[in-house]
Amino acid sequence: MSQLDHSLIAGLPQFQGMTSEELDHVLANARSQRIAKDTTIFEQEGEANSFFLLLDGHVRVVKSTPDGQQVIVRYISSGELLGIAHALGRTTYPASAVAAVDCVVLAWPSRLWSRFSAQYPAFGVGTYKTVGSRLQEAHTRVIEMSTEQVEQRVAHALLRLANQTGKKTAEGVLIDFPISRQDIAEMTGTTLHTVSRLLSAWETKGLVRSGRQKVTVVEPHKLFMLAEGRPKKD
Amino acid sequence: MSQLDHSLIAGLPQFQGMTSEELDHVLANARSQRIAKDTTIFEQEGEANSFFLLLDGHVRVVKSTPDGQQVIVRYISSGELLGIAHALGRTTYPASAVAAVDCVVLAWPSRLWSRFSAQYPAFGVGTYKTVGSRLQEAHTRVIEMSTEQVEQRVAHALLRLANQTGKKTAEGVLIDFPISRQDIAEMTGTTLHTVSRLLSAWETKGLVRSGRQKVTVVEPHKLFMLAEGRPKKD
DNA sequence: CGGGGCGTTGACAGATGTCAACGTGTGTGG
DNA sequence: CCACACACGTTGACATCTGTCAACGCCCCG
Repeated sequence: MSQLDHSLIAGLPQFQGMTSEELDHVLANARSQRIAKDTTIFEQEGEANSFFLLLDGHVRVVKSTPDGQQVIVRYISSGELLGIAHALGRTTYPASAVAAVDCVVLAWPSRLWSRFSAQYPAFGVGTYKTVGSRLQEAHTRVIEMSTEQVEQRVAHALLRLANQTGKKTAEGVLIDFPISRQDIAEMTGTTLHTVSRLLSAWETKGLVRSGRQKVTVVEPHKLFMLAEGRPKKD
Repeated sequence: MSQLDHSLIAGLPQFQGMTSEELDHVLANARSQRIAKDTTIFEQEGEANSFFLLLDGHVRVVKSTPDGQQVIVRYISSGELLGIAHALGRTTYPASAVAAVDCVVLAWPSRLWSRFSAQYPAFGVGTYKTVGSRLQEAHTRVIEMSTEQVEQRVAHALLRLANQTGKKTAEGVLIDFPISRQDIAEMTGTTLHTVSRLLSAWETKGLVRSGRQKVTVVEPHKLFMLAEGRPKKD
């Protein structure tokens, strides 16, 4: 395994304040791994042998119900940790992770989790902060699912994706990984049919432009209005 | 302020492994407080000046949307921490907490949070474990909201309440604090009308007995069947 | 060039919210 | 101690959102 460079992780909150030697030590225990698009990184219920840092790409975290329905829990962007089952006190992964595009990850054996947390304060603090903010996200989502109609939920979901991973283009903000109607449906608790109808309607109104596995938000502000209030007509 | 007894907190995971002096120190900084039924313990968006341990009673944690709709995030039972905004890296409470019955709580100033975590390993570990398991609960709820019909969600919610706070009676398992149709609706993202209809139907089938602010699960197993599978008729 | 994955659209049905009216029992104040 | 008001619960009628079923078109990629 070739030596990995500090710059890969030096800027991330979890590794803040580490000396050069400490970064070396952390990286010496990591293995870097290329993940082809649509490959599973880890599987729900599988033994949580490793935890990961996404260096490049986008990863879809998916939970499946016993009867086979899938729900997309979140998308992970580069620089984020994933597979942190041990931070939740689990020994198996609570969900599956699939590369949405070709990805590069660093992987550490899970037993290093507690060592890192104990040894490097920033690591412990940073990751628990991550868990905390994911808890808040999850609650936000529960609130949305409880109080909003499908149209508002889909609008919110698109706006979040655009903010987190959006890429400015001439037409607007492009969600920069392939995403299907089915994917959006699994994020918002609806069906691909309803998502398709909504996107078509929005396209007519000029709010978005979308095509095969591709969505661009053209009018974020107007979409936000839709996501929030409930203007009957327009 | 009278001296508080070790036995109040000695058994809880967060205070495991502390010496008698340490427990004294922790309790010396706490103030114990009676909370009358329906009183607000802390308010959403309010400054998180304190964190709490529920010694006795039941507390409803509620989030309100800007337009006034409410969602019950969870019920807290005795022995659990609440108001742990600082564990999430927040300085304001993300939700409101209301006493569902007369309660007793211990309250500590929030600035002691980081001191306790640093000083008492079990406290830090225990509370992060709490956050972790709440994250998993929240995800479970997202999955349910995404994939289940209202009837299944309400059944699941009742079963959870019965498990967490149920009291065995001659008729079955009684949820041992006052809970209205409206409350159940706010837990499951539906309306009091639908909940009322469901409970009436279940009562006819002998699965539950319910009355004013009171629900008893008579046939947990059959209710579970309903919550899981989707038997068309019966 | 062809097949399969993705997307679109219409018709329809069913679950659940909305609106409205009416019980009922619990607690309070006279 | 009784009466009454109000919170909580029930139920029907109806509207509507959104899922289901079905058919079809269009690209991409092999």
